[in-house]
Amino acid sequence: MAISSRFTVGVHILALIELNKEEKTSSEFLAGSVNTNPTLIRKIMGMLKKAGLIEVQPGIAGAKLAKSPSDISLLDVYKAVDVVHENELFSLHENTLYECIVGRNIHDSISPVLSAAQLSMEKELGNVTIQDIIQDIVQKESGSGNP
Amino acid sequence: MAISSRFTVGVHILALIELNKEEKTSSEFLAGSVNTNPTLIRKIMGMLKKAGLIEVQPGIAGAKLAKSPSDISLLDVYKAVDVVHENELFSLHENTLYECIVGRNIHDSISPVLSAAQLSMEKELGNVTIQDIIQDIVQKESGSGNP
DNA sequence: TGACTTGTAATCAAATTAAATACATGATCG
DNA sequence: CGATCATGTATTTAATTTGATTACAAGTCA
Repeated sequence: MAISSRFTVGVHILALIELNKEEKTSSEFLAGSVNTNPTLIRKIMGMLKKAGLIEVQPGIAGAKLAKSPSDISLLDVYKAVDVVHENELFSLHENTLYECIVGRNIHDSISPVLSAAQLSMEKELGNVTIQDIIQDIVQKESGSGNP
Repeated sequence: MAISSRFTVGVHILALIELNKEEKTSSEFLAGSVNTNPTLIRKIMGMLKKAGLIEVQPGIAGAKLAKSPSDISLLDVYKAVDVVHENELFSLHENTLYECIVGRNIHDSISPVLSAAQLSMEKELGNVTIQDIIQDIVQKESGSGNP
């Protein structure tokens, strides 16, 4: 099991839109960079748009960020592309036996722990912004010896 | 997407073995409480045994915990049943375009963030033991008005 | 108008999960 | 010793999910 790549692709899209802001960034161009097809990119862009993270207009190439990259956290992206629902990172077996002390209580006993674990993971994502990712990319690039 | 219920079922199994320690706990009995089939229970028990969390012997009904329940964390169970591999909670799109600044750097730039998020979630699981779950079950039970 | 774009629906193949079945092997007891 | 019950494992099946693909409607603009 793994969390859908829609999330990391979403981050890729946002970072590239910003780094390529002098040019028009089409879904075709993004798809090439991500190495997938433009349909998937448009689907994800639709979700990012709905969440108010980017601005795109039908028929017009060139998406823009709707906010400063330092105001977009990875958690915002994660929520926007809807990869994990609230309290649903972990699966619980349903219809455990009511006649058993564990069966009738395990759900309520373990759920708070699972929630806390999920929230802790999400909190980490909230501490990092698209700007941080962009800066890291640019810094790696400058240190790489590339011209 | 969600993390396999093998994890929460594993916790259920351990808690029930301990709470039922005066009797012999068979995979059949456990399957009834979890509401699944004995085969799945045995598969998970095999993993718990391999990880040194329980003691089971072929042909003999009655599994026992191999350690004190206060020495078994939910993280131990999570690792034992192998639901999420190290650094693989999140998916990354493979073969991003090397000719693009984002394509050639995004993997290395985002991976540390994803690792940190996963580790943070796992750390939370490490803070809770089977004993904590058992206590909570017993406490809920006593507060429920059940005789 | 024609070329290019976004938006969206529908279909398809691959991978994963848990359920189910079958059977070999070990233990126990009459 | 042989019947019964247990664990250990392999295999198959059905359901679900993911991403790839195809198709096409509708917007933009030279």
